[in-house]
Amino acid sequence: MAQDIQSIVSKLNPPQQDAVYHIEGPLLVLAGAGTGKTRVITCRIAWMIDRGIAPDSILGMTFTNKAAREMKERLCGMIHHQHAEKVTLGTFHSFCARILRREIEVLGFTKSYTIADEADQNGIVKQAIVDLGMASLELDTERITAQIGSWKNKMIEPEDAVNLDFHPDDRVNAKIYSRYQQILKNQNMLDFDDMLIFVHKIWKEKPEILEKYRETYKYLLVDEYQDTNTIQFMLVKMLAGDKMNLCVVGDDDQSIYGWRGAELENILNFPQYFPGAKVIKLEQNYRSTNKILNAANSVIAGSSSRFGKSLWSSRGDGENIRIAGLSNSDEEAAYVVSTIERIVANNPEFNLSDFAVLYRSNHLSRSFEQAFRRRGIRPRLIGGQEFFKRKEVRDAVAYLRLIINPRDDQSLLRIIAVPPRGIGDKAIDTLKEMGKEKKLPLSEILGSEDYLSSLSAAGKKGATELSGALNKYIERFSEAGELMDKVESFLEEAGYLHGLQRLYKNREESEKRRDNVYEFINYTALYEKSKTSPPTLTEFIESYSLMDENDRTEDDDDNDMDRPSLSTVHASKGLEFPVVFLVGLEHGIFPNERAVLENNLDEERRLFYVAVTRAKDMLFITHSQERMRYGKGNLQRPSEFLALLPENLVERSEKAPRYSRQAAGYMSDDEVAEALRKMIDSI
DNA sequence: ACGACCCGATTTTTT
DNA sequence: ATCGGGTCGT
Repeated sequence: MAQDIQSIVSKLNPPQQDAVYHIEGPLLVLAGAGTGKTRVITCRIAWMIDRGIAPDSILGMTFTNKAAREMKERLCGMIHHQHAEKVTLGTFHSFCARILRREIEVLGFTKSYTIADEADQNGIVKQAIVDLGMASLELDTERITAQIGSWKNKMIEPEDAVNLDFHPDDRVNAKIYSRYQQILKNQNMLDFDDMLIFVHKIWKEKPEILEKYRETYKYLLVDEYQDTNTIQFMLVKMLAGDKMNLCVVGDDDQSIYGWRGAELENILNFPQYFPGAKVIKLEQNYRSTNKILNAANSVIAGSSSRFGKSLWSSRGDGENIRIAGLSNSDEEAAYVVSTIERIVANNPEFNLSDFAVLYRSNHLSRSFEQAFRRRGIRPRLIGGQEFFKRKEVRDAVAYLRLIINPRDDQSLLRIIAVPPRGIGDKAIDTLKEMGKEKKLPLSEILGSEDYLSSLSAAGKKGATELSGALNKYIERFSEAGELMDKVESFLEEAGYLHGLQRLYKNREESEKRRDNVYEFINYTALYEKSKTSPPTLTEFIESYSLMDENDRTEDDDDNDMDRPSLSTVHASKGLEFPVVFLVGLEHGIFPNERAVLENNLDEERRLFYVAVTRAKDMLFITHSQERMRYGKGNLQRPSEFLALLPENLVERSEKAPRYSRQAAGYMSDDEVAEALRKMIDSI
């Protein structure tokens, strides 16, 4: 074993080896796109363990479950399973969930708390507005939810927000924020941000608890460090303590989550925040041809505030980048699909899975999905909305959440009229009234004599049934295991499965919904099978809440089939494809209109950089002259970003207009912003 | 109470 | 084009 690791490490390039061998003290690895980041991380962990460091003292934090899973798999390939299993690898949120499961009671919550998703958050904001007697129609709940989120990201508590009040609107929002937080607590709920904030709070208020975790996790590793927000930074800093055995890996040039609170400063100032930090740059790229890398380098070169890296590879020049302008989105899609078919036909070494279509925003996927299907190809959608899949499954989840946390009013309100059971708006109002009066959770009111007697005959029946099913299954679920059977019969007895057929009009639709719910029910069995000991419903729901859409839809039957990928650029980070089609390169789309208006072009440009660096061998870029926007045709202009590509690396099809080099010039961000604003104004 | 219909906003990106 | 939210008729 020992020789194995040694020989694996010896195959790494010198900076990679430096990163592996640096164990004690702060380390920043600036890993450019395609420079073998994951390899370095896993080798480093393997090396540490090989040197005698206890595997269970190593904690690795990632942003997605998928990244954690991949890392664990790779690690298993390098070291003994028993060792690999002991390393803690997970997302920030799952790590915090693990801590809260043990410690949350000091904050006045119970361990059966549930996690509020965006829908819940909006509902709670609405509730808060009503509670405060404000005019709910005047206020944009989603905006307020976002504002609350950004306050939380910056660790601004409600009291702080109230005192900030530099903006008149903020004062109102701060009050709502404060009430919002109360409602969550009453309902024994946390939102995603709270999970991190509360761990921070616990550590701050109870140093002995922090000490315990410091004792356990002596070596920290954070992946995608450029995406960390303020809370995450604080958590890392606290846990690292004075020893600062902390290795962070990331790429400032690939920071694309600023809108979600990520602080680029975290990575840029790492050497200041962690004195004595060693900084290692990985610049040798093992993915792309040099033409693609040169294009990428010049895309990012003009970006302000960055460490500055320059990618190179020993893979040779490769092909030019192709830019094609099409007249409308259908033609664009047809062009992409036929080009893919042509390449596959002429080059037997290419499979459909070698191709990816990347776009700025999800709604662009439509025309490509259709074009592929027309040719009998089923594309793989990465992180799509799949809204059809969601609603009914989320309803089912709401039913289950109510079981584990009967105080979760949000879930009760979600399902109380799904399906209709004789309880309408009026009866729901009474329910809320009584809840407020008696200060009891709505699920308790639901079965109370007082409430029942206020209802119609139908309502009484519906409420009794629902309440009865809840109580019965709260009991049954208190024992772990056999999730699938219990879930199915609960959903049946609660009237949900039966109601589904009535709920959706045509047969086709209702059957699809039903199938989706059953897929979910089956999933509970899969989950149970994957566990060594029988899981509780609470465990299942927690893990389900912390998954993203990909995790939930992934291991479908034909996962390994030969299919091209469709993905947003965001969701494509970390992936690579021999041939990439970057579509919809039009201004207002990429760069996105809102980013232009809000002057976030730096981040938008980094996003473009991420897109370009996904390609290994060939990169096609398309734009369309016309595109449907909000159901209406719209004239589109090619994106300014096209001018960032060096002319000598580009080949254009007939229709693609050449971009004036002078407009490209050096492109300071202010100039780009100005130019884009003018263009938008002139439309 | 509930379903059918109309209207208006909506399109970033997601743990 | 498609969703939720609101209104209206049964």
